[in-house]
Amino acid sequence: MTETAIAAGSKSEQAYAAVKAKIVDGTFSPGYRLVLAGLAKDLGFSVVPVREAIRRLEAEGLVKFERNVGATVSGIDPTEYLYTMQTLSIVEGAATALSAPLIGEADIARARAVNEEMRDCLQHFDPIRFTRLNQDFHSVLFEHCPNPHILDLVHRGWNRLASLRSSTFRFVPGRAHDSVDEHEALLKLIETGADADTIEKAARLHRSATLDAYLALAPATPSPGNAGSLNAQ
Amino acid sequence: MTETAIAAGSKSEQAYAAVKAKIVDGTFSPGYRLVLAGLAKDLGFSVVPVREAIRRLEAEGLVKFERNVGATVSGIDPTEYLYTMQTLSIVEGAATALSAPLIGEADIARARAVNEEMRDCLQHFDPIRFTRLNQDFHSVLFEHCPNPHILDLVHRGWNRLASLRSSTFRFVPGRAHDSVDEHEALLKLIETGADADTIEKAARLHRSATLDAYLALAPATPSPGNAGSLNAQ
DNA sequence: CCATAGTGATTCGTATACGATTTCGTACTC
DNA sequence: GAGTACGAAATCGTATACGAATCACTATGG
Repeated sequence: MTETAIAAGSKSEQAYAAVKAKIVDGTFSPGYRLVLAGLAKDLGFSVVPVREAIRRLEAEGLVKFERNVGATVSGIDPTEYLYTMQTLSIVEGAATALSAPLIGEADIARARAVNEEMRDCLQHFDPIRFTRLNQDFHSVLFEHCPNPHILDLVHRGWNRLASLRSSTFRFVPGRAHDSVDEHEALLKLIETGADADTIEKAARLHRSATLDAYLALAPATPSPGNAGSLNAQ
Repeated sequence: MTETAIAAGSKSEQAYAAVKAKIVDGTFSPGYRLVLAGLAKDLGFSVVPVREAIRRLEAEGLVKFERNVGATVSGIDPTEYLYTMQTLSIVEGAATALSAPLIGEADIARARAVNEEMRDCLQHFDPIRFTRLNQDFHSVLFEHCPNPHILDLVHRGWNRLASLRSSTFRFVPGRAHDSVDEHEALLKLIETGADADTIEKAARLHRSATLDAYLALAPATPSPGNAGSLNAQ
């Protein structure tokens, strides 16, 4: 949201925001070819700013760029998924722990309301709404994080995962229910002023559990050793 | 090193590598103005690839770019330092824990040799060599990390800190001795196959301790709350 | 029928040119 | 003497144009 406002600055930034939005919301799905000239024509810009936007998206892992060949929206294979989730687990854990002391009663109430709505979505089976609310819930958790670097890493991870929409990873059966319960447990920890270590571990496990659920479903151990979640039990 | 080899690809990558190298090694010190036309002339390229290189360096936090004004090598103020160290603490902790099971006896031996050399440097007071060796030591720790994202974050942090050369943060008196001892302790943990959690915490504290030493020296608490190390005791 | 060399189309990579914005110095006015 | 308005210089931002690399297709020879 904030980014769209900033984007009005230069054409390269507009192009960046426009293409990024279309990747994240699924308009450009994985494998879609991003041709510089074509994008430039569609957006009404020249190729130079568009090229800059693409390179920036490449740095964030949203597109794959090949010299003299072109750019495609990068899908996410099981290995990539694993690494992304693992990294998210770590940075989200840290972000939550750092935010926790700054989260007030009002925030908690808001988060709890969102979480209850999520529980509702499960009954009516509304996965799209569920996903939106999930994002809102975590926004409350992270938005007070004082370290902008870590916050940025969290956002990047989310964007990376967002390109999964309409991919096979989206839902692991039964996982959503556990997720909502974990949210509530996390809120309790924050509310009661648990120490940073405890909160961090809980937040990590919340993410790791999703990864583990996926791995249990499709145990394609891509990398040797303990490639899974760092806090595997 | 590896990057320089890759850099031969396109001119924008060459420019990126060249400018980055000069920032990291201190040729371009913080505050130095990077004028596109000037750089282009020096490197023998046109402005377009140079511009792309600068934007990329901006994304990594090495330069600050202002629309219609220009780019300057970004210094690092106490707040920035704090956030960078905090983030490094987290990602290095994770990287070390993930690497640990893959570190063999030969690696340990190598790391230990480097560490003993570092101890030597302390006696002869050779801070430059000490810094180099410190980097080598950590390379051994991280190079087996199976998660490329996390490894990348570690490298970015190191690059960011590298631009500190000739800045006031460089050495905190007495800290270096502790650092060497912590290295040895870390190696022992890895050698004896300690669990991931223990290794991670130790690796984190190794970095946090440097931050804490700095904060004790210049207690400019820039952000509210527990802005310091996450694992503060 | 398959392997291979050649040719055209597609797309990226970068140089150059020009317009837009900011900055800084200077002269003018109060 | 201080403050302001104006203009020139510096710098970025982007459009356009052309060169270089790659790819897909076809024709040719075995």
